Amino acid sequence: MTETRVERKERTRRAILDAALELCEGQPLAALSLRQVAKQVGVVPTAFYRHFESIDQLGLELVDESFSALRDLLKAARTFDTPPSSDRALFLAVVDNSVKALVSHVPRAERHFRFIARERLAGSLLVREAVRHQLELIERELATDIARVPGAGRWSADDLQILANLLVNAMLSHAEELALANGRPDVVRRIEDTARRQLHIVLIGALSWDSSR
Amino acid sequence: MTETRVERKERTRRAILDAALELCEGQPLAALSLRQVAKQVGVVPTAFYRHFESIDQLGLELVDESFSALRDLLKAARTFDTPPSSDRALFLAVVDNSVKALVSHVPRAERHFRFIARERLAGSLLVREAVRHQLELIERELATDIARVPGAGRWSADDLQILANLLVNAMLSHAEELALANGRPDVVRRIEDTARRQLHIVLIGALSWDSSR
DNA sequence: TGTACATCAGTGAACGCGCGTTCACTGATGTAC
DNA sequence: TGTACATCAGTGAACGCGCGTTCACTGATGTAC
Repeated sequence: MTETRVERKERTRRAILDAALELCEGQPLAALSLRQVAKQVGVVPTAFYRHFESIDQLGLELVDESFSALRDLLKAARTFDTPPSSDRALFLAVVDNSVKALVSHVPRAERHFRFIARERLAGSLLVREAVRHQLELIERELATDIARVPGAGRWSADDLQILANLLVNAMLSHAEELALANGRPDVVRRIEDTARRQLHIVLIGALSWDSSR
Repeated sequence: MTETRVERKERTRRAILDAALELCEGQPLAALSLRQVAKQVGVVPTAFYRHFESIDQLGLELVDESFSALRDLLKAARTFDTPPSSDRALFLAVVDNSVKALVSHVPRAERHFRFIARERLAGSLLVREAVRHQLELIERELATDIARVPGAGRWSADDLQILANLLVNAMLSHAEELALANGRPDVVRRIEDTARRQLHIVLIGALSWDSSR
């Protein structure tokens, strides 16, 4: 016996998740049928029910996976190889690190990032709310993270939240563009450049901002 | 005779567009069926073909309508009741005017704004590309408009484009939030405040930015 | 190690349903004279 | 103004198809002894 029953089941489950993610490129998850997914996996339609209650439940699983990828990206963005020695260096390192994390992580989980961007607005009620909830958590995490940037002392909690919202929206938009770029080096470079300049502009603006104005 | 044949036809056509727009709240256009739309309008399914070739063609019509609403918003944002007397006053007027235009125009065409946000990522290939094309045009228009803001001389064409992209993305995100708010005054006020602060931060950042850095 | 039984991932037939699209039609509105 | 004909928005029956879901099943894997 080369594979236990449990292993085999997990493999099929994985195949269903992958098939769903692939098939819903270019269309919302809710638009695809259980039969299409089963066909892609190579099992009979009814076998689907051994693993998921419905396409919607499968969707919630994909939301979790996708946000795990997004958190990996954000984690990479705030991990520095060499700790910056000055405030100015930290500022530049934040921009550079974030953009590098974006460009290196999106290709690893391209379909997951597109999934988030798409289902956030077009998913079924259940999936849409799961995505919105996770995005809120991400924004809150990012806000507490930004609070440590030098010069952040003047910002109110509200302003941090608002800044985080601006950054997350911009980042998602770039991730979507990157996923569409399909790895073409010239397009990737252009997006990278856009992301860097936008982040730079926003951070400069934020640093000149004073909550108590 | 109170209504000509042409008028009656136009009325049905309008009813089909409205029905589609209403039914695809909370789901992508491609997910709704011609029969659902016909039922909502109160005609037999086959009557649909007297007005549109397919749901996709109807979608392209809705894209045009939606962007007409978006252009109205942007036009309002750059129309000033009293011309600002100084650069500083112009700066503040731009922020204030833009946010006011956002809050006053989105409720007039709520469903159209949500339509754009949704179909941009989740529409059929045809509809998605139409939306992306229109958004590019909007960004280009905005870029030439920003070029007139005092202090914009230092920005390259590239940077203007990038700034416009950042602003359009943020604005669409707020429009979507506003449409979700369903007119609740406290939520509207919070979004208005977020939009104002984000726009302020971005413009301050942009003004401190120098393309030739 | 061998046997008897339990588990359960995947099968395959069957169901009723809503779908897009075809087609020939109806009857009110419009036009030519 | 009246008549005869044309137009065409909307009708209604019919079609084949893919859908989600039910059910009883099979047979390889796993377990108890």
